[in-house]
Amino acid sequence: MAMDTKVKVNEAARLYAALGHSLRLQAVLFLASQPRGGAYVSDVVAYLQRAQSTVSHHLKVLVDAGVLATEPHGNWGWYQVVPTRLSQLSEHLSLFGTSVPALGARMVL
Amino acid sequence: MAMDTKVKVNEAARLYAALGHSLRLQAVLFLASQPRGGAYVSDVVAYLQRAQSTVSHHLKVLVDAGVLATEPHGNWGWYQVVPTRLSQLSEHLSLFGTSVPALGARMVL
DNA sequence: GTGGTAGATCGAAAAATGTCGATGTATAAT
DNA sequence: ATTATACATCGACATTTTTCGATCTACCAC
Repeated sequence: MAMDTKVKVNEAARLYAALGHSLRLQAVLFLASQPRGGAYVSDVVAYLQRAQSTVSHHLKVLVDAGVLATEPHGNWGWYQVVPTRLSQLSEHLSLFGTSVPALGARMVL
Repeated sequence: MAMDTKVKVNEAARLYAALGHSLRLQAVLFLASQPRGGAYVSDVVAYLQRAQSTVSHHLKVLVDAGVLATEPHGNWGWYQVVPTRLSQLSEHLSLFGTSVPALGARMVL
């Protein structure tokens, strides 16, 4: 395997690993299903029912993997899915019988 | 989120987690690129250059996640990719610049 | 300014995962 | 039957990940 290919494999493994935790996958699905296209940390905390520091940690993992983008809105931390990064996910989501509402619109390219 | 949906999320997270390790992702790509459609454990050991027990462990993780199927061939353990499980992967593989040879044939449906 | 709030970061403890050598098990060859 | 081979499983240790409470930082309201 070529050297630069191995780099890409490592990066891909990191992407998969980021999604390979139940809480993080739930967070991504939650954010992707938001009508406004994203949500604040506190919303995710309420949804996942975990300590705020725990949620912040998981969101950071997702941002580092390029799955999420974040941007400060005053005092609130706004998080949203990076669509290009999720075009890889879109195929897979058909696995879930009931599709996530409002997901298709932004995810299909 | 519905109860049974959460079950599916957990299962999906397990699938992602299985692919979320460099060695395991390399193993999957290696097996998928085999002209014969699969390989023996010893081949994977030679490819990954890790202890046999380590490779066996990772292959087991992939089998448990449904990514690989295994079947004893006499004394040898034959492993191959489960195509349906990888139709989810196919989109993603476009991420790797150079495509894996012989992969398209079996993976595109 | 002061005080309050949202969230990031730190530090520590618990849990899960990765790794290997050693051993076990089954098949194949002689 | 004995021996050799391929692989799975076990046991132990090292590393990484997960989780939380506590603290720190930045912004906002007053």
